[in-house]
Amino acid sequence: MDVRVRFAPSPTGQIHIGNIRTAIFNWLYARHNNGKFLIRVEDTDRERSTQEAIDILFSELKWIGLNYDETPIYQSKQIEHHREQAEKLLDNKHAYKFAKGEGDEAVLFNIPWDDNTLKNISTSGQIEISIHPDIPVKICKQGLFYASISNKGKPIPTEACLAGFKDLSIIDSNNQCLFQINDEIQPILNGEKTCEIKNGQRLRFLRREVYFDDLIKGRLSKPLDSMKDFVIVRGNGSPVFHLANVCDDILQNITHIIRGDDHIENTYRHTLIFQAIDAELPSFTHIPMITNECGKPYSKRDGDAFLSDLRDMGYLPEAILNYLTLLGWSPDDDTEKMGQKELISRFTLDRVQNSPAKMDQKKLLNLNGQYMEEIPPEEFSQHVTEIISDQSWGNSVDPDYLDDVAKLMQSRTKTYNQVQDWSYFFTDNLNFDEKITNRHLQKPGIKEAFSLLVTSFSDLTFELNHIESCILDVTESIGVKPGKLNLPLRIALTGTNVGAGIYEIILILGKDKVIRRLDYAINNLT
RNA sequence: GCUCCCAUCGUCUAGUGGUCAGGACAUUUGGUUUUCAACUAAAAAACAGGGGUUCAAUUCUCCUUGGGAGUACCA
Repeated sequence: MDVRVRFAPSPTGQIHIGNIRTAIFNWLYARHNNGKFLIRVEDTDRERSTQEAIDILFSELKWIGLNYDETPIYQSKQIEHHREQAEKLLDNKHAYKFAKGEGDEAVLFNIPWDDNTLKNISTSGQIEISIHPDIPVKICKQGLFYASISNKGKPIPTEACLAGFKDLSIIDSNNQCLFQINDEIQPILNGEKTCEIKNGQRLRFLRREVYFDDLIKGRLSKPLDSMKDFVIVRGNGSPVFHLANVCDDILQNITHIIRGDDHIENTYRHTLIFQAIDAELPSFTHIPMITNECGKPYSKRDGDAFLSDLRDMGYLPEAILNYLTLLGWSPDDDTEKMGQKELISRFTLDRVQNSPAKMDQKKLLNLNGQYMEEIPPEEFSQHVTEIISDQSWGNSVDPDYLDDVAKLMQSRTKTYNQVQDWSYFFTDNLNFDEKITNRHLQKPGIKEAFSLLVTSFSDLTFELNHIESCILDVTESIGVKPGKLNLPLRIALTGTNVGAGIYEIILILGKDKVIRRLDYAINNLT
């Protein structure tokens, strides 16, 4: 069977790092297996879903390079279909109607008493749990209501589905059986009878579990007595996530569901719904979540939680794709830098980690630098042009001049955002740091040296070796060690104490700018 | 409270019933360089704790601790 996976975000704003990583794993799995990667927009939350968010979703997918197959479907357009499925579930007793308080009747999924109707339910043996004798046990179609006992001996109201208590006996303090569910089960299941048993001390029953096989975590199971019948259609008629999600996965013929492990609890429920609808169960894979730099789950309050934040910081989509894939997955050797093609050919789910991963921007930055290095110079220069055109100093620059600057700077640029610090190539308005200038320029001899340089430069043919020897001559003539003039010179010409080689910078800046800036420094800074 | 998931250097990870527990980022120290970056050589750095199985446990198992999730007429 062909692999069909899906990415099913709810469009309520920006795309989360964790979400996009889930999308990436789905996409890689599909591409690796020559399958289909589908999009489903889960826009049933009308209050929070916006068209703007939907637009963002598609543009972000495109930006990071996740192409999808087939026409995306919108969950909001499937509501009728969901309701039909709910009707069917009602018809074959897998669901029932129930009103909480005085509201409208909602539809609840009926976790089945009879385990022959559903697969994926196993028996794990007879167990006993203690209950608080002061609180009567109430048993009805909706489930079992009782009180467990806290550490301090106080009652804790607890409720669970009926199906969790196969062969239930309620035992009192004299070890007498007060109640046996098998005697009463039919009328209870039909909703015709409610039992209330006082003075119970222990519940003895056959524990049953719902299970599924996770591709990376193995078999996962959960006791039915820790679950409740749950709402699948609200009192107002709108389908709930659990139903909608399952129906749409069936509709889209999804074969593999790959999602965050925060969905494990949902999957137990979904497993039941799939089978109640009589659909084939897809295979499930739960991938670990990504946490922020503090090790906490990403929330919207964290800075840099969104894909767009990373883009705004100047990271390249290739680097993000590469880095995010490495968060929770590794190939079978030490390779780290992998492009789209290589990731696709090497990606398999069995090499996915099963513990959560912390986001480390420093590593992303390093990887981004590796990708920046490989950008063809023309492309780099082109992109730089776009970036600096937003700057007051960068909107009308000579293309050839910019090419030279870009060529000089590319190897030391780790993100495109660093380009914003290049203003000194284009404007004489330098951002001097008073501390630095005072320290390096207000020293004896600097003024004289700069004056000498202005004189020598004005007659010089601007070539790299001439510039270098000229500066060395001046340095020597004022009795300073070779190279000691470079830093003051750099500061006077660029305003900063770091950057590319100063001789190259001087060459690119050209005679006019250099002399102008030296004059300024002589008069104002030394 | 109950249920579920998780646990190797600071971080991402590799790995195995017997390994000097490997790599990358970050860190520190040298080299190179006119500064920075790059490059280069090196250093420091981990199997959460406690039982059990075993000749042997980081690896299998149990418990504890810690982290996370669910326990909604949110998705």
